[in-house]
Amino acid sequence: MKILLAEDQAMVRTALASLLRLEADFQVTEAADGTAALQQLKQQPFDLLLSDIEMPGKTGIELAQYIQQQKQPTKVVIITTFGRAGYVKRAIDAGVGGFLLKDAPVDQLVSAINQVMTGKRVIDSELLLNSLGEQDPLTEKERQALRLAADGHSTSDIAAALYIAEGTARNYLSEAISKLNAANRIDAARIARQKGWL
Amino acid sequence: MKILLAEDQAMVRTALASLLRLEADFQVTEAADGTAALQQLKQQPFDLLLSDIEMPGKTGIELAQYIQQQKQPTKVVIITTFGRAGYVKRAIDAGVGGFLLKDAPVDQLVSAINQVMTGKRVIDSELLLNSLGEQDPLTEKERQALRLAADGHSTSDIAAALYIAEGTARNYLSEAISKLNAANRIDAARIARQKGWL
DNA sequence: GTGCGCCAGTGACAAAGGTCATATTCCAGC
DNA sequence: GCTGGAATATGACCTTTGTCACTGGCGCAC
Repeated sequence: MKILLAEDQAMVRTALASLLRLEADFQVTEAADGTAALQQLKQQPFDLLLSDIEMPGKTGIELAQYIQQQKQPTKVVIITTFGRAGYVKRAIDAGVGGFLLKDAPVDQLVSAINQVMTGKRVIDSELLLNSLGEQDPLTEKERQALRLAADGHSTSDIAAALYIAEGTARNYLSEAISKLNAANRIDAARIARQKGWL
Repeated sequence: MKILLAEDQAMVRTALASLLRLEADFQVTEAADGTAALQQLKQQPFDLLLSDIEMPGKTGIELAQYIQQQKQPTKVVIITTFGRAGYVKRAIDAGVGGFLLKDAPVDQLVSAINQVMTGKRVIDSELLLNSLGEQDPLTEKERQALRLAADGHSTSDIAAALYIAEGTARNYLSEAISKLNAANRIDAARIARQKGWL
């Protein structure tokens, strides 16, 4: 079975890869970031993508969306530190087969991989419950603007980056602030990030 | 050789533990947080403590300080996600033998463990440079103001929290922005946090 | 003891951010 | 084909934020 392992922290990646290689029929390829993983996916077929969410380049969710769009038969298992509700919904929408927290032991990861390969869905129960609660109120533009604002970019930078007028950029941020009951853009970004909507 | 492995993320902990156990003479005990690790240290002697910094209960640095105070012969290797300069200095002061980023592969961890056991110091070179380079230019008030601003509090909130006039609060933030070459308070907070000054 | 540098503190003013009214486009439902 | 809702878009208006000039206190060097 060919597995692509995408995870940016080298120690975690190499440790997981070494362990998975101990399983007789697992053939593991490593990718250090989202971009490298995408290139691998384009070059050769894999049976399974095991990916972190937060990585430089592309996120695990974006990789799953690519696989879905290309109608590749590759199954996807996401592992992540944070059990943010927003991620779970987007992951399910992207056809992800498994969603685990790094809080789970490795045994559980191996058993999840095997379950997903037989076509089952394995979503951490705690996460699933969370995801049923509030859902992401932000539009895509609002999210983009908020993400840039959170990195300290000024309104004019954001407007330029999104090819819109400054007033529009301010408006998106204002809407985000209002939807999230925040005091200002920083507060809004903090709230959105905490919920996994950013 | 008896090793105590303290790391809160179960997947990372169990993966590292399994790999280290493959080495013939490594005997690994796991601790899921700082408090559990401290209890283990009190109950039995270890040759080496391998610890994350950021954990619930006690941090890896605090564990190293305990070992130093108790004059235990246990060596300490710290592994962490963020190479914040502030941590490195405190770790060296606490007599830590090794300081690695999770960005390093597992092989390097094993070789670092062996080196530290022979009495050598292994500090990630990038980290060492960082800690010797720039030093924190912020005054305590500036840091407090910046921390509150980063959480999305308004200037008037900050002024109230620090018992100063709004103008003063704005001035602290302005100085911080200027010292850090930032575009605004958010940018300044991001830079300061990244350098470990917040 | 006087001058210097640094930190703490303030208010006036200019620049950026936040809100609101409003317009256009697109799509789902009738 | 019309209606209503949601997303996108803009500019006018007021509030918050950032900058600057200035004052006072404290410690330290000469």
